[in-house]
Amino acid sequence: MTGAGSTRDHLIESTQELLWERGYAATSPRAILDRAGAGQGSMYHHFRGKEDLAAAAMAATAQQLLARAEAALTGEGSAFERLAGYLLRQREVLRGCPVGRMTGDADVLESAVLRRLVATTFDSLRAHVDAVVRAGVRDGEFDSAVDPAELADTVLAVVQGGYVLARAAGDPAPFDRAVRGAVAMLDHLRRKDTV
Amino acid sequence: MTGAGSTRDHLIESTQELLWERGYAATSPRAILDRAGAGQGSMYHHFRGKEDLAAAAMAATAQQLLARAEAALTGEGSAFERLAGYLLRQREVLRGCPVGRMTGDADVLESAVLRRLVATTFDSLRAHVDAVVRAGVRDGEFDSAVDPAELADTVLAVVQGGYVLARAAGDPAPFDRAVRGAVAMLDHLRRKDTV
DNA sequence: GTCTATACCAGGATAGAC
DNA sequence: GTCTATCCTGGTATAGAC
Repeated sequence: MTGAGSTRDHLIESTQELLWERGYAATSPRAILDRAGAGQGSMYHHFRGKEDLAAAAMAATAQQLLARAEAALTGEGSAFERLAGYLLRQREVLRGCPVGRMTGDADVLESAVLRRLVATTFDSLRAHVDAVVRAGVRDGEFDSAVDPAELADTVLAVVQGGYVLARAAGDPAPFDRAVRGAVAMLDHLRRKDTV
Repeated sequence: MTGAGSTRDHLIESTQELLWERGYAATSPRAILDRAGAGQGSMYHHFRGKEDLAAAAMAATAQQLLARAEAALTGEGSAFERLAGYLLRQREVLRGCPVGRMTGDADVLESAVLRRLVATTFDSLRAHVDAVVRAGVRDGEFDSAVDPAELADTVLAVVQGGYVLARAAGDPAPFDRAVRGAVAMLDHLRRKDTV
């Protein structure tokens, strides 16, 4: 948090990129160092090792991701509009979710620190979506039978699963279909007399 | 396809397990050999290498997965009931999807053979779900405004994303909430005059 | 058809010079 | 604070005996 552009910052940025591209286990310190243009010594001076550096990188990634999600979910419009906006938001679909991706990496799940970072990121995300759904039910916009906790996880799952389908196909189309289908279903939850 | 219990079969089974547990990149030939109780020579006699063996294992896994999905989706009941049955089916949630998991493994996506196996598996799965949705629309069970292609991918995405959320949390609960939320939304798509 | 021995390269961390 | 040299381990593949 001192000044941007330091070697330490370069290391974190390079790690963020590589974690997204290759995952944790498949990212070697050497690859990070090469990309950051630094030597071994710098990394082990600023961080205790690969895991420590990855934790710093993941924390930064999570913060950026949550900031963008919050912007989409707390903007203007009805609950439906905000959820639809979040689902339909432009994404780099084929790169996948930089956080969700980590759940496929056994080494991440075996690291207490990294695992916790992934878990808390999704907890925060879930809380944001949940709040929007609850507001929609409270205001009578959605059918009162809607279970906010369930719907919040459904919305998150559609996005995460959309990434999986798109990467499996090597094509963003399945992601786009999945989120559009979800938006269509959300539309059916609205009390038609209200809108 | 000769007789079960051969060294070759043991190798494939061990690889299937390890791919599910650890992924492709993180699974070493040595680990496979240890689990199968075989030596290096056996593997390189029956297969050209790690990639070739993994392809055989993934093909077997895909076949088993598709068989089970097909059973749930082509059983008795209305379209809604079959989709709900598929979504709510008991799963080993924290292990994740043995096929979807592979999309997080860069080495898999970089292998033409393995990538193709993942892609075609989801294509088949999508076709099954799509057929059920189309039947539901055709029979007037679902609102005619439903786009079958979109809804099919939404259903697949909820399952795949549910795995991601559950593994992130280290708890099957998010998966269960996600699928229940999806079922509740599917229920709202039904033309109430028909049921 | 299966085994062991070996080769070669890369991952991750440390030591010590500058 | 950063560099290079070095160390040890394990991944993947091959060779050749049985």
